[in-house]
Amino acid sequence: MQPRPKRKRFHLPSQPVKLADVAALAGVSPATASRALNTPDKVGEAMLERVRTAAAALGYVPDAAARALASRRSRTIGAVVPTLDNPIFATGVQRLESRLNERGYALVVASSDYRIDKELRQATILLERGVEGLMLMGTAHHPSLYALLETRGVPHINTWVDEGDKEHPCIGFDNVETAVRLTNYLLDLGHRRFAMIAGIAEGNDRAAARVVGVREALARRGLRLEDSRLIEEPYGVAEGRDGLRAVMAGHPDERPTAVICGNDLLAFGAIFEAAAMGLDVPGYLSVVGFDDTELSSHIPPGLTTMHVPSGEMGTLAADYLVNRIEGKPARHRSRVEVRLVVRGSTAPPCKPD
Amino acid sequence: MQPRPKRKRFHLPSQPVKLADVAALAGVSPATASRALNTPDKVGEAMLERVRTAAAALGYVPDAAARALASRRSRTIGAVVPTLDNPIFATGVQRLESRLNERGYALVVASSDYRIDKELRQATILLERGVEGLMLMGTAHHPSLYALLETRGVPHINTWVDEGDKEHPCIGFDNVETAVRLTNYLLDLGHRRFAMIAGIAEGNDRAAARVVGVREALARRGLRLEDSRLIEEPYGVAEGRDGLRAVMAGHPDERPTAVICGNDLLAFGAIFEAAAMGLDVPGYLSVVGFDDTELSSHIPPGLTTMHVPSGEMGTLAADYLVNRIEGKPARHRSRVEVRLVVRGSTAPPCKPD
DNA sequence: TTGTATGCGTTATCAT
DNA sequence: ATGATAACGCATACAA
Repeated sequence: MQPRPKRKRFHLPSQPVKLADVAALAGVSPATASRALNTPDKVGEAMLERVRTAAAALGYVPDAAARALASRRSRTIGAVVPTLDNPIFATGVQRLESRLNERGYALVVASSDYRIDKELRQATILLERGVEGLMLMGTAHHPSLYALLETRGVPHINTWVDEGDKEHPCIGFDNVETAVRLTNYLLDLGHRRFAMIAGIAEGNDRAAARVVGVREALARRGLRLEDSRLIEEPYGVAEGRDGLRAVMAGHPDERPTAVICGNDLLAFGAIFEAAAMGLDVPGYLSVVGFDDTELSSHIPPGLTTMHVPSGEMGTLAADYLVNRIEGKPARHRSRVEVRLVVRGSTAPPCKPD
Repeated sequence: MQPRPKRKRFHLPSQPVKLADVAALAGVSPATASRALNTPDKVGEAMLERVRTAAAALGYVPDAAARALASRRSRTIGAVVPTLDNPIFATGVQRLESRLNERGYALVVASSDYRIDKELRQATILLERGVEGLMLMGTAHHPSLYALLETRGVPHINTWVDEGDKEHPCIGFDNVETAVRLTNYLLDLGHRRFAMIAGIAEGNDRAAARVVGVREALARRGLRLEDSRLIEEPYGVAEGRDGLRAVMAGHPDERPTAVICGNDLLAFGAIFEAAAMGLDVPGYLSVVGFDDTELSSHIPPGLTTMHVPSGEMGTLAADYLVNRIEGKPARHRSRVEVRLVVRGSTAPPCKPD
C-alpha cells in the first residue's frame, strides 16, 4: 500500500509561514494580524505586540503577489531608459532608485536601446508587471504608449525634457534652448564657423533638439551649419574621434573653429582626436559638450559643457510619481537648472573672419 | 426580490478586462483561455485562434500579481549592486537586464551603497517582492543573507568574484590573482618602489582583494608596500588626484616609480594629477588601473589596466539564474577572462634601484 | 477595536 | 482536448 495520502493539490509549500500562521500563533484573526502589520495605529497596543512578536518568531515574510492582488497595489514603479551604459543615465536611475527606496517602492528597469518600438514593448511588460508609475525618457514615444498608460491609469513622467508637449508631465529642461545658450556662448566668443558632432537623432528627441537649437542660434546671427559640418554618431569616445576627423575635413581655411558635441563622450573623443591631429584645443579649435560628467572637469584642458543635473531629475521623478500614486499634490511639470560650465576647451577663435 | 446581491464590494474596476472576459467572448472556459495563452500546444487549433482574437479584441493584459500568486512564479529576478553610478557596474546591470529580457524575465534593481547591512535590507525587500533569483556582487555579505536565500529557496549568484568561497555559486574572476598579475607586470618592467591608491576596503571585498594581491606579488620578490604608500579612496577621479598627491609625498628619491590604482577612475585622477605636478607618465611614473572603461584606451597616454568583462558577467549571471530557476543545467561557477591591456601609461622606471 | 467572509485574477487539479 | 472548481495569500467591507 502506498504510504502517501492522495493529495488534493500538488503545490510546494513554498512559503510555509503565512499570515494565517502568524495570526494563529498570536491568537488573533488574520484580519487583525494584517492590520497590525500594515496599519499599526488601527489596532490595540496589546494585539500589536503579540502579532509582531509572533511574526518575528516565525520569520514571517509577506507575499507581495498576494498582497498586490488583494490590495491592487504593487508598490513598484518602472523605468524605461535607452541604456544604462551611458553613465549620465545610470546616475539618473541610481538616484531614482534611491528615492523610491526611501519612499517604500521598488524599481524595475528596462532598456529601449533608443528604439521607440522597443520602448513600447518594454513599457507594456512593465505595465503587465503591475508597476504603478512609469519613468520615461524624452518625449518621442510610440503613439500607442500614452493610450496604454491612459487605459491602465498609470501615472508617467517624461524626463530630460521640458518642451512644448504640454499634455504630459515632464521633468527636465528645454534641450533646444540649452543648445541655443551653448551656441550663443561660442558666438559671443567670436566664433563664426561651426561644426556639430551630434548624437543619433532617430529615436532620440533630445539629440535632435540639440541640433535644432544650434541651428536656431546660428540662424539668428545669419549663420548656418554646413551639411558637411554636421555629423551624427552614436554616443561614444571613439565615435567622437571619427566625428572630429569628418567635420575637420577639407581646406584648413574653411575648417570650423568650434565644434559642438551632442554629449561629453563625443566631446572627449573630439578633444583626443584633435590632439592626435596636432590641433590645439582651444587655441586652434574650441570644443564643447553636453552633460558634464565626472571626467569633464578633469580632462585637459577641461571641457566647457552644459551641466545637466541627472541625479536631481531622478529624485524629482521619483517624488512626482510617488506623490501622484499616493494622491498627494504633485507639480505637473518641473524644470531643472542646466548651466553653462566654462572650462579650458573654449577660447576665442585664433583668426576670426 | 433584490435586483442586486446585498453585498457589493467597493473595488475599483481597475482592470476591466480579465481572463474571464476573454473566455466569455471566445465562448470557452477560463481554463481553456489560460491554456491557449500560456501553453498554446496544449490546445486545439480552432480554440487557440478564437481565444487569441478575443484577447486581442479586448486588449487583454494579464495581471502579473494574480498570475504570480496562482503559479508561484514571478518571472522577476533581482540585483543588488553597490551603486549604478560606477559605469562598470552600470554596464553589468545593463547586460543583465538585456539577457533577462530576452529570456522573459524582468529585473528589479536595488543599491547597497557598499554597505552590507543595506545590502541585506535590499535583498530582503527584493525577496519579499518575490524575485526568483538574486544577483549579488562580491562575496562579503551579511551573515543572515545566505540563510534568507536558503529558507526561501531562491538561487543567487555572486559576481565579480571567483574566490575560495566554494559554498556559493559565482561568476567572475579572482581579484587577488588579477592584482598579482598586474603587479608582476610592473615588477618585470623593473619597478621596485610601489604605491597603491586603493578603493575603500570596508564593505568591498574586491577592493580589499586587490590590495592583498599587490602585497602578495611584492612579497614574493621581497618587497613591500610602505604604509605611507597605500591610501584608500572612494572610487572617483578627484579622489585619484588626492591619492596621487598623498602617495608622492616625501623625498623625490624615495618616491614610488609605479602607482597601482584600485580602478580606472582613480587611475585617471592619478594621471591628471601627475600631469599637474609636472611628473611625466610613464617617463617618471607608471600608472595602472583596473576595469578598462571606455575612456581608458583614449586618455593620453593610454591607461595600462586589467580588462574586466563586466557586460559578459551580466549576461552569464542572467543565464545562470534563469537556468537554475527553470531547472536547466547550470554551471555552479564560471570564470571570465581578465586580461592585462598594456597601453602608454607604463614603462620601465627611469632610474631603477 | 476585532472577527467574519469574500474577492482579487489566475493557474492547476481533477474529471470528462 | 476541454470544463468545472478549488486553491494561491492577503486585504478589506461589513458586522459585531
